Amino acid sequence: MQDYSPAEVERKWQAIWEEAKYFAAREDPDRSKYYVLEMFPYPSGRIHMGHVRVYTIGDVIARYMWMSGYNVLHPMGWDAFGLPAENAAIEHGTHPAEWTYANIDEMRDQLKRLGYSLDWDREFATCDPEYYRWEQLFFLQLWQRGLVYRRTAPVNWCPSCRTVLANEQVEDGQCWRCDSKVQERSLKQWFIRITEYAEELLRDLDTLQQGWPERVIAMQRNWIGRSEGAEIDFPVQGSEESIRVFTTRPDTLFGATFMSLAPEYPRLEQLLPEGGDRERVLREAERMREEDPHSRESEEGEKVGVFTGAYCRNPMTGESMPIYVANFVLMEYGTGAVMAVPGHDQRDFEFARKYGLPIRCVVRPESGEDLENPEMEQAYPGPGFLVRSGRFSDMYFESAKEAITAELETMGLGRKSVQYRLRDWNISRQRYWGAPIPVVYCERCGEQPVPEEDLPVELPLDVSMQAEGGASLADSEAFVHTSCPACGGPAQRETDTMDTFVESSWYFARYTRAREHGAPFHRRALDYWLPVDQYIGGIEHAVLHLLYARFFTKALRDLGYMGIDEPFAQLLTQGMVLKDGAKMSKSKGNVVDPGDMLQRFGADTTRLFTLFASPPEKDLDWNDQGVEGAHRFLHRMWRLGGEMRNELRPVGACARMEGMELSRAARDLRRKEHSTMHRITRDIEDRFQFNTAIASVMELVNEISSRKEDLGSGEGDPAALSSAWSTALLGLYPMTPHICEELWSQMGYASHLAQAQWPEYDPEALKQDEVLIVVQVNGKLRGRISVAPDADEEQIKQAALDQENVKRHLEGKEIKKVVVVPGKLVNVVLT
RNA sequence: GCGAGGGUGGCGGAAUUGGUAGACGCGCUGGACUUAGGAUCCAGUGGCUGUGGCCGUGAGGGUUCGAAUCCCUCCCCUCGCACCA
Repeated sequence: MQDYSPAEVERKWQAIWEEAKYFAAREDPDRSKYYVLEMFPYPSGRIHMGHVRVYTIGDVIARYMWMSGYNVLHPMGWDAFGLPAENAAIEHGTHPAEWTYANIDEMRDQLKRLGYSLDWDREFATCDPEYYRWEQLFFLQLWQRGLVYRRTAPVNWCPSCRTVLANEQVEDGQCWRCDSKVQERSLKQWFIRITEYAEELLRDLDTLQQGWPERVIAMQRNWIGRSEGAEIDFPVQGSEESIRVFTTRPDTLFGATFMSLAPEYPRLEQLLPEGGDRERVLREAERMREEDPHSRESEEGEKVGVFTGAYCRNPMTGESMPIYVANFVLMEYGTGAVMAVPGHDQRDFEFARKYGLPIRCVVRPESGEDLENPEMEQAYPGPGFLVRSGRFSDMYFESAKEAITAELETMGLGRKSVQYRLRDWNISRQRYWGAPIPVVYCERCGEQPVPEEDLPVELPLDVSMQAEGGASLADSEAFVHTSCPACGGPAQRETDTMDTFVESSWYFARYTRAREHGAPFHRRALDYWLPVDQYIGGIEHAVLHLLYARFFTKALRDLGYMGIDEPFAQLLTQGMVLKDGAKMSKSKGNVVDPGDMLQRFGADTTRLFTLFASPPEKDLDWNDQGVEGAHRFLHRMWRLGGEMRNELRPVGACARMEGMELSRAARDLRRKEHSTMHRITRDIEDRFQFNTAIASVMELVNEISSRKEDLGSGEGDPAALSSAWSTALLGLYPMTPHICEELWSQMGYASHLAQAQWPEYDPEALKQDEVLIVVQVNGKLRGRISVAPDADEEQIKQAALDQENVKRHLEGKEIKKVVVVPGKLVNVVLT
């Protein structure tokens, strides 16, 4: 018998599958489609274990769905623009394009060696002008619709990446990619108006509740941050001006005793009264603006303010309210001004304490007494009934919100309002290796869109990476200097490129007809395949890629390209791959290289271990001995297949065996076979629990291995053995396809597992000659009995009471009652 | 603080609607084969034990004939958000 040689087996079957084009998707309106997609990789060099895990999970689903009769689309491509290419190019003296395409070749080769059932005919890289030209088109069309604009804004600047970052890309004040501390700068930037879709992005999360993990939905909901409340205008005393605030608590208006403005408040200077300390106030505001934005925006930050000398009037009480500038008020949220209610807001409370401002409680807790006393330790933000609020007193706070807002509306000083935490998406990046923004600047005509027929605006490749700070589009004379599409005069091109998250916001749609020329999509193909039925990727994109892609889908729908509202019907977020309890990293020296695994154990073992060690959504701690265990199991399968070779016939998995005489051992084996098929189907289909699916195949293999010697007395016994082995191979095939194909073909099957049908188990086969019943006395296990499956409760009860050990426990005791659960257990309850 | 998810052997993890807790695997122990075993096979493996049993799913209470599972009160861990008015 030949030894198991993964390299040989895997090479052989990969060639066969590729030759037969088994995994090439073809649109077919008569068949149900299934689109399974894993987040495409950034071509950073080599595949890492995180890739292996996510693509293996996707591959099991894809192969399973193929076998279940679906028309499957399972494509792959490259998220190919990005900063690491520039850094590597600088370091190695090459060009980002060269580096990127070399990496793609390397990684494609590795993915192929892992045996994934991918449709390589649809592969593309986002750095190809044939791809990003459509993104430039979308940019122009969104601009036409007012969904793209350019403005000077404070931006998040990463000094190490030398570019700006979107809000989603700043984590804890640090760059999401390199962890550098983000600085604030003021730059003129292009924005996409994602806030226009805030409400829909929030509302449609409800439609994803079935298919998306709750925490991803929660994170997005949190990120969008919808607040309902009111806008209220506070007239400034001695002036025609008024200050507009946003508040979620209009019910506390009678308790508003002062006003807080953001240090960036644009009309601050006009508000300052003549004379007084104008200079000092402006200087203080300036200092607050220069505070570190991260610490300024954190709860622990010291609350600092300065009195402006100006007052406004509370529209309800008519009282004067001093106007302060306060460092904790953010210009980007609401109106940049906050009515301060120290009785019911902790920040205002602390501020009031610090500067000796009046604190007035206007909401009485439902159960407690009125809080009006100077001894209070903190603000009361909870529910209750209004007090000291004029004709609104005694009203429940929720109704008071409505009533006070309505009153303000009639006064012309307020209205209902909804605010979002979500900000517009800054897509300008001061980097070279990205998709150029299709805009030219003309001295006479200003910002001009590149005409659609002139797309793509190709990224010039003739730049040197060796310049100080790397390459920039500004370095390419030929690129920068152009003519104005409006007046024909001299003009300059935009030299920023687009955020690479733009490319990944629509790639899933391009796969539906990746070779389409002359248009971004082929509408019929797009309508057939979309949405993605199963999307798989890391949780780290919960509010990055996954939010942008949802937004883009809606925007492209409104541009007339798509007929769907949501791109990903089901989402699986796989856990991380750890080593010794920690994330793998070069600095820790705990990196496991998939290349080594492939070399030492082969693709099937690598796949088997990653699937078996942990369910998909949990973290997986890599364990070398576990890998060896997986390898050992495949060796065992190989040996077993060889040993049984002469007895096995291609009878099919879960073969029907009507009228065949089977020995008892064969009937037992057959029962195990069908219950295994039942379990695997359920584990894969309902819950993607590949670890338990594998465990049940292992049980079946164990059973075959230990039973095979007992078979032979029934005429159908050889067929039963063949069927059971076929079922084991077929059941394991989605996880370890190569070895299963090989052993399957060794059984004499002419067709391949890649084209096999997933069988249905036969409920008849599960029927047992006798069933095991557990007997408890007072809930404690005391014995086991075997009864006929059709035994009635009385018979079961009798058998239980006759059981030796049970009898012993009943001696001299009085039976109160006997609970009989047919097929399961008997519980004898004593008095 | 708010939101989500967890806590089960030495380890990774199982346990459909409440019904034999610990499937499967790793590790470990003993044995067989062997020049050898880090290969393979066989047996065992939650703890304690007087071998009858007793105790065991973060802690404590409850419901039930019966609870890892349901309810209540806590504790701990991981992740996300967090001065958003």
